[in-house]
Amino acid sequence: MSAKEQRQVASDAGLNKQRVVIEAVRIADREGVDGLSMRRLASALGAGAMSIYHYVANKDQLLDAMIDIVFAEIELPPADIDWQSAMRREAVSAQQVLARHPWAIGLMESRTTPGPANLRHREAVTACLRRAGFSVLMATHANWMLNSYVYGYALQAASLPFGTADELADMTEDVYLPQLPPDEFPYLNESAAALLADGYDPTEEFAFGLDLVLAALEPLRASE
Amino acid sequence: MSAKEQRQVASDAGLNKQRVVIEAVRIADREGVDGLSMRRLASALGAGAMSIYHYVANKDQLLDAMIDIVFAEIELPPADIDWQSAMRREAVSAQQVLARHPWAIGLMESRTTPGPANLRHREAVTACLRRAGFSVLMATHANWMLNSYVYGYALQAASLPFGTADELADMTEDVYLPQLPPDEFPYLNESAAALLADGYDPTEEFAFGLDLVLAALEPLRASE
DNA sequence: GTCGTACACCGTACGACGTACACTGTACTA
DNA sequence: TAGTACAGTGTACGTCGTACGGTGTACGAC
Repeated sequence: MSAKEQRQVASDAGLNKQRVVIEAVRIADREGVDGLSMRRLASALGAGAMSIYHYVANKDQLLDAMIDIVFAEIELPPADIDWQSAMRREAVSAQQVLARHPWAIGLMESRTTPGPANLRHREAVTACLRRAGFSVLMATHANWMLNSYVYGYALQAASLPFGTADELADMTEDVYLPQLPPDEFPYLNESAAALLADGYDPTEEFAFGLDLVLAALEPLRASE
Repeated sequence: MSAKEQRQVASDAGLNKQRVVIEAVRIADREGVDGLSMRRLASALGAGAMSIYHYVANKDQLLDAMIDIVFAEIELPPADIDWQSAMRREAVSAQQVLARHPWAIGLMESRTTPGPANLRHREAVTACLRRAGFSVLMATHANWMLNSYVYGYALQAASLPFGTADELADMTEDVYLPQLPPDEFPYLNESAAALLADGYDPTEEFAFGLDLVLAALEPLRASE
């Protein structure tokens, strides 16, 4: 066992970049990204605040690494099924991951350098589309569109303060409708009332739009 | 002139909520949302730091107000043209506004209570869709989809560190490609090379996907 | 003219933040 | 045994949001 390996084993008990970043993600999940401070993170790891700086250069780099962990959680499109099923799997997985880590969505805007998991992911998606018969240009279009839909959906979903259809119904009745004078907002009132009456479930919303996007992309493909 | 009106006039010279929020938006546009501090904002207004708190309860409420100003900048869908043209106008305007205020995109995730401009906007969009023959449910689907596409596109565009096709070409050649070993990322290399050779212009990307979304929504409409 | 009140505005201070810097202790090599 | 490398830390600085308790000025009432 080399000295380096021994050191590796020794550090299993102590800190390392993985453990630091994973704990940071855990804190952000529980308390939001505003609740994540270097001191807070360090104390959760049972370390002094400055110890963190042995594994990340600064907080910005920590956030970059956190984002890349999130990307790593997203399922890659399976290679052995038709492209629509593959991309549906990938998109659903992405949506679930972003729902688990809502802080990640808002963070993406400010981090411009993609991490390794992000790149691996892009490669796999591009491969899937190209093999399905999309030209380079059309694959680019499809990539933009699918990503736009998934991120945009996640962004909207994150800003909704409820998770289930029941909570939505309660919020609509108790919070939204009282804010909406019927003469000023006739259509929003109509919608709220109608959706409430029908027991509208926002959970199915993602799949609906996703299928529409996939179907819209199908004709862009040069079928083999 | 009543006392209240006089006070109103007097305050034209001093501070008021509008001026505070508008200056905050200006600072965020120039220096990013991280560059916006209460002290910085106050000094830009020629005031003491604590003066701001006479117009907004705290920084969170300031951010809410800033987001609502951004919404107010987005063009409403014109009522006198066909629904696709109207929604295209609205979406293009939204995309331009979000490109002007990229900090706003990341902020939306954390603010859950829509401001008045946001509500007015939703009302106008819903009205446009309902009048075009979409049912309440289908209008809801369309709303989710269009918003997802626009926000998601803006989010992706914001995280790209370039604005023009030339800058993209430079970045690709100098920054991206060197990071991508061809054996590990064959498809990304292929794409980069092909798009570079064809002078790919990302500016047209938004319209392409938007038209696809609008076309995909058309069949959901009960034509009159 | 005087006074009470309301309001716009601000100085100070507190605790928390990110992090520069200089320092420990320990494990290893020579 | 001395030297070196590195994991981890304590202290301190400047900045942040903002609670609290002011100050000055304009006003209507008398």
